[in-house]
Amino acid sequence: MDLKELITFRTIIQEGTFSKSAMKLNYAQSTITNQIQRLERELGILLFKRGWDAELTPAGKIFAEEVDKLIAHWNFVSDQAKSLQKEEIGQLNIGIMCS
Amino acid sequence: MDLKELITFRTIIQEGTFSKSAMKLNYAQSTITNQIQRLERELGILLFKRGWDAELTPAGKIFAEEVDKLIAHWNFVSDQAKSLQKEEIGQLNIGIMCS
DNA sequence: TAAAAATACTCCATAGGTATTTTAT
DNA sequence: ATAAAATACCTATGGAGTATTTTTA
Repeated sequence: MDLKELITFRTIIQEGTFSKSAMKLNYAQSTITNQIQRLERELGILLFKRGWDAELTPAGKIFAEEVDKLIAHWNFVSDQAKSLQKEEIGQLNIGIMCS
Repeated sequence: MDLKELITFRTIIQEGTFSKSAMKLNYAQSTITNQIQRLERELGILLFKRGWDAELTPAGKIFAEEVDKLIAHWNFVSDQAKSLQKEEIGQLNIGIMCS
């Protein structure tokens, strides 16, 4: 269950097709198919009705509404931890300067 | 950036040591070390001061406070998608029963 | 010195790529 | 007929394990 699969899912919705999403994310087209099939297997749900354009299933729509928030939440958490790390480094540097 | 690394991180905090977390999650001890080192590398931060008990760094503490919410959020999203799928299957079954 | 984490390997699963076929418009 | 997705197959990366060494209380 990986963050990058969620990002791929979101990119497909933004771009409209698996292929365009592959271009955007610098993946092969089959890799997108793999990632979505993996995600569908992990979740146990079907996300897209397959066709020329990638149309969401009802379950896919629900998932899509939430996935943006989930990615944002994830980024928030990692950013917050990183920024605290930076503060510590800053404090350490000042300590060295004053010694 | 994987959900299972977050679960391992949380389990270490609950259990107190890497080794106990390994027992709980049915991993080898070195696998826990690997997962945490991987997570630290991905985040670019140090999570634990290593010792007999796994003590959190300041950055690790911040991360810990948020990680519970993130896991809960993840579960909420996947559960919601799954439950909708079930409703659809339910409706489909009724359809079959009536035909 | 003893309990825990890190390291050094080994192995295998799987993520990702290429080429092709199948599907839907 | 054609654009897109799925499939079959292959490769390589890296996740997980075993055995050992290094830490630290």
